[in-house]
Amino acid sequence: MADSWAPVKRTRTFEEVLAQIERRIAEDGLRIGDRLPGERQLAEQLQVSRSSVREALRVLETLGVLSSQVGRGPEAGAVLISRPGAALTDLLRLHVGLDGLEPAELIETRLMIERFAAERAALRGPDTSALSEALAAMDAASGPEEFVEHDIAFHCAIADASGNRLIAVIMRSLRDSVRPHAVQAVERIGDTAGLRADHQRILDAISAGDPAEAARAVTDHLAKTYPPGPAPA
Amino acid sequence: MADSWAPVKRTRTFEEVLAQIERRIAEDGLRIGDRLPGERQLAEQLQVSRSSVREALRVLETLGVLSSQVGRGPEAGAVLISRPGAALTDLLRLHVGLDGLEPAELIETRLMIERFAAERAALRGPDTSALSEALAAMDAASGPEEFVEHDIAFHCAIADASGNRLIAVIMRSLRDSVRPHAVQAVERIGDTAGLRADHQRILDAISAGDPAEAARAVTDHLAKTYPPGPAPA
DNA sequence: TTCCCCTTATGGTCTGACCACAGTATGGTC
DNA sequence: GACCATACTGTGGTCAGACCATAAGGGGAA
Repeated sequence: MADSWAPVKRTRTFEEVLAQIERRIAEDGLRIGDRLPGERQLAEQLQVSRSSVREALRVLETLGVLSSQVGRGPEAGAVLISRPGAALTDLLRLHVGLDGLEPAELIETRLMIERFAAERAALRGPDTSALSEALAAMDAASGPEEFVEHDIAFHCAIADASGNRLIAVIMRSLRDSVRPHAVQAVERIGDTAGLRADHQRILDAISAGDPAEAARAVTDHLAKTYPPGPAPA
Repeated sequence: MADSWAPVKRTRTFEEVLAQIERRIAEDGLRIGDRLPGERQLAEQLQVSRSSVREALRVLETLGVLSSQVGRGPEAGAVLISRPGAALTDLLRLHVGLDGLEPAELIETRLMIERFAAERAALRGPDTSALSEALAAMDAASGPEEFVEHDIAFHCAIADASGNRLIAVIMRSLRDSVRPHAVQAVERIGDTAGLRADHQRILDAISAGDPAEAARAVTDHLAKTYPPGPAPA
């Protein structure tokens, strides 16, 4: 018989703790803002060491569903949250750093998201004040760094306007991950007047409720910012 | 003076360890497959306890860039990897469980990805054997569970065919997260002949290299599977 | 040469202790 | 009675040291 025998998955203690905590969240109907028992109490309940509990809590914190606060009182302890942003940003940064993902893949994903978000934003037609403010801030920017800062705000506002939080959070993580590339791109282009016109065109299309034009405007803008072919190192 | 004073971010030891490890990965040019020093050695080098090192490693493992193996030899120890899939799946599942994300947002994101991936796949025109195989497996499925299994394979194959690993991994995590909903949808529809026709249409469009038709086919298919309006509980 | 056992290095777990922090209770002062 | 400084207590954060299970490698015996 071949050695195709055992799935016998080695289950580490902290993984079991993780599963138990997730089960309790579901069964007890715990919500954002609720608190988990203390580390010592949790360890005693589950009959494991505090180390294992801590490793499980660290995982949950890494995934953005838990926040640990020291001290005492209603604010202290492990509080359930839902902030996937940092987790996604860290994930993308680390995998790009290990060449597990190419920057080109992130940029293409960004194009996909932004085109979709612009369409949705034009259809929903929510207030475009965040977009206008970011545009004005870009005009007042004194350098590439600051310009990119508000550029990110502009494009993330588009994603926010899509009304889809998952798309918005992916968008923000993507932008945070490729921020250095964006700064390089702005420095390479130099003149930001063209970018301003692009942004204005996007804003106008969304304000006018024209999804097709919004998608085209975004596509043209990104094609200009990240030209295909001679990819920068 | 207001209390707008100090960000004074409390930096925990394991976070410092995390930063050091990430710095070493960048500076030493560590690649996928390379090994980190042992936990004890790392603790001594950084002058921290082994617990803090372990918590940092646990974070890296959670983010899918590290795999720990016990024992001895070239395979043992902490090996750098790049498998963001599990991390993304866990992230989505937990946040949905906490109502930090709505299933509708995941489904909409899936529509966005799949439409884009189908377009890209039609443009690239790689081999469609994976799609055909999944289609055949769906025909041979004996129940909703098995049908959904191969349905996931089919749609993930589309994402793979886009040539973008980030899009592919997001796609797979999304499908894994909404698997129960998909099973419910199949059971609600009952007859899978219509779904088969949809899939065949998508496959044909991709094979024919018609991106617009591929996008339309995907959009129609998903609109049928997840009808708007009376959202299931 | 072959096989078995011992060594060794690794991650996994546990225990118990101490620290830093931040509410809370206490008690004294005005 | 109101107010403020102090001590107390419970929380997460960190550490040191021990032991276990695992799996490769080495060495001795058949």
